[in-house]
Amino acid sequence: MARARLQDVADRAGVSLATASRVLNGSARQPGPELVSRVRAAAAELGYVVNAQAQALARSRTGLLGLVVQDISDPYFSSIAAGAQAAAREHGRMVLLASTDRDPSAEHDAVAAFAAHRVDAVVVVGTRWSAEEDAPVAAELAAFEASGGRAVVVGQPLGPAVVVRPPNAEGAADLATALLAEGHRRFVLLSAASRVRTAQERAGSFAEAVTAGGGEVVEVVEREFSRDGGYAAGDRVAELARAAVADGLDAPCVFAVSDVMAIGLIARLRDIGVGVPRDVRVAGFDDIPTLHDHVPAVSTVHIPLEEMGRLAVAAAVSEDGADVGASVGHEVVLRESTAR
Amino acid sequence: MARARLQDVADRAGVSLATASRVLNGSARQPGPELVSRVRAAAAELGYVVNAQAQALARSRTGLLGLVVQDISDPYFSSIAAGAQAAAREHGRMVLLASTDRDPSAEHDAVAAFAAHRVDAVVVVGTRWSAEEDAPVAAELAAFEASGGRAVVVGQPLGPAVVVRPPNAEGAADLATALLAEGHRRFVLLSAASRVRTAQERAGSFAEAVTAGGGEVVEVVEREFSRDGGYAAGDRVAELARAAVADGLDAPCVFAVSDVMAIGLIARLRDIGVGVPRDVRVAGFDDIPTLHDHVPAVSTVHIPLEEMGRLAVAAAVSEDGADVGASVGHEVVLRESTAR
DNA sequence: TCGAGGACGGAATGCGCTTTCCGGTCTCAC
DNA sequence: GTGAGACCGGAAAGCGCATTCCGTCCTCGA
Repeated sequence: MARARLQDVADRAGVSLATASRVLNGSARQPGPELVSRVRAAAAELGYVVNAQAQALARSRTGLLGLVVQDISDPYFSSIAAGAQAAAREHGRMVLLASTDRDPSAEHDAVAAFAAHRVDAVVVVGTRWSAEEDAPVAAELAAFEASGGRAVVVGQPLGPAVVVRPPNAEGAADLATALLAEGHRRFVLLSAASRVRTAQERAGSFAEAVTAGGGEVVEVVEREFSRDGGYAAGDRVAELARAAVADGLDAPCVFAVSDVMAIGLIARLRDIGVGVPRDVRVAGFDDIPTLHDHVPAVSTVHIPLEEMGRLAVAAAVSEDGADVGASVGHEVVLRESTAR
Repeated sequence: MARARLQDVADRAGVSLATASRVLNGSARQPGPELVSRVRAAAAELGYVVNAQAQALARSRTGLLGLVVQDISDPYFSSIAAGAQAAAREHGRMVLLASTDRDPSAEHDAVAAFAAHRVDAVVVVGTRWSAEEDAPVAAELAAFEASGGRAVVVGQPLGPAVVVRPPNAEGAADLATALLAEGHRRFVLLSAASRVRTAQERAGSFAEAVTAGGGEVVEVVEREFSRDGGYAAGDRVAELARAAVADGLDAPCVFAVSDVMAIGLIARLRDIGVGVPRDVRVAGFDDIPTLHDHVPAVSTVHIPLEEMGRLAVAAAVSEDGADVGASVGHEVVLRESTAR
């Protein structure tokens, strides 16, 4: 039992294919009321469902939106995806999803697959990598735009894509300032490899503001940009805390460049009996939903993740493009984990 | 600058459209090596990208998989989605995503939209609702299957869909048994409205096992099936705890039918100074990733969420269908939150 | 009353690709 | 040497729909 085609509807209604099409699929030109109702009735009786593939081929627009994230199970990305999905629905677009497992080359594959499916636009979410690693996907996006698609990136610039920029530098600087104001002076940076641009932006800006404000970055620890990376940093951070005690210094304040790293770090510290904020102070970045119920409550920079997803989709579906307010706010949130 | 078409490739290679198609798009019949290389070269020079829409129309298979979840930003769903996405990638399928915001009627819309896009299969993830609320989407799925698609549901049966069933009853019963073995006797159920089938399955099975094991369910609290629902239950649970103290009874053990509810509950209890597990014991269900770093560590039933996503996709893409091992394991995990 | 212009339905073309035929060549067994 | 059969490339017929173009009829103004 195959799906009814538009031709079947037209036959049943005793009209031409063209008329049926005009009635059912939002044409500017509407046939007379009598025919309209006949066609609608026939469609209902046959349970007609338009074939979006055929429609896309004929119209050369698919109404599809490609969304590339680095890990859909990570709350950072799933929050952005939720916003993007909701916005897409409001704009009558469907979302094609790809999750790359943080592999830059998988990003390229995903964009290529989206291009094959002739998505109207593609949104790439997540940190950029080194120029070399970004090159293939940048080229792919350039080709995609050249053939009429629109590219949007949430993160750092990539090829010709419109950028929705998380306030990494501003947020990190404000966080540093706030922590300095609280009296912290000795900081540890928990960052990621230099190819992870988001980590670099946050760590760099934080360090700069710390120095400018009279504080000191006593060490930079680089680990994987993930919860487990934070966890892996725990032992080194504990050493630093012990050294501080031995030298009669204030407990160090760790700035983890993402909340998930901060959470991992705190987990390890707890495992080995290092108290937060007693022995070490910890701050993160993003204010992921998970954080709301974390103990201790973690100081961080709030970023409107869902809104960023919405903004990206708005830019992706807008006719002219660049006119979306592609900048978002942020807010430093000091909580228990950095209490002195 | 429009995309090159297959015809352009064929012209450039000096072969027919048919030959170019056979070379580039995985036909069983491969032309001679000379032509193959000519076609490949031409395609590379032109930057040819197949038009998946046209391919789908001609083949009447899209290679698309529709995934319906109730909230992509909820770790339960995003974990399942991650597994589904990974499996889809391995099977060479693309994922169309819809997030319904827990609205049954939005599920219907999503499935209808997927049907319009002629997805090869659709996977619906999440609790079923009342029969009345499920009816529209069930009918939609029936029509979808009748026209050659495959439907899979992760949760409870729905229309003709293949079911990947979370071990709700078994897990809840085992959890009850384990808690009884730990010496707990007085239980409170934190559940959701009866239309939420997952909550009912878990709560019902738990209560049964408790009674059978000589324990007692002293109260059933029904709230929204979410973190905020758990939070909202905090005050009532606190009252029950105080009453227990007043009566000289053991602190009650709350079984929250999902981890997110448990987390919300614990958050509220903390806010009002009720200790877990000191004054109230709390257990959840699912073992969402978030839980790993929660304080106190929460007792729960581990469910292989990613694997369920993978299984669902496996069922969706398999030729014959029902032969996937559509049942998954579970494991009771007792942690600090239920310590006596 | 007559002609111009507009509204309206339908035939036909094409979107880009797959796949079935079809005719021609080549190979091999007898 | 010859016929059967395998193999191979290409022509052409769709897949389901949007849309242009065309012919007809109706309306309205002069």
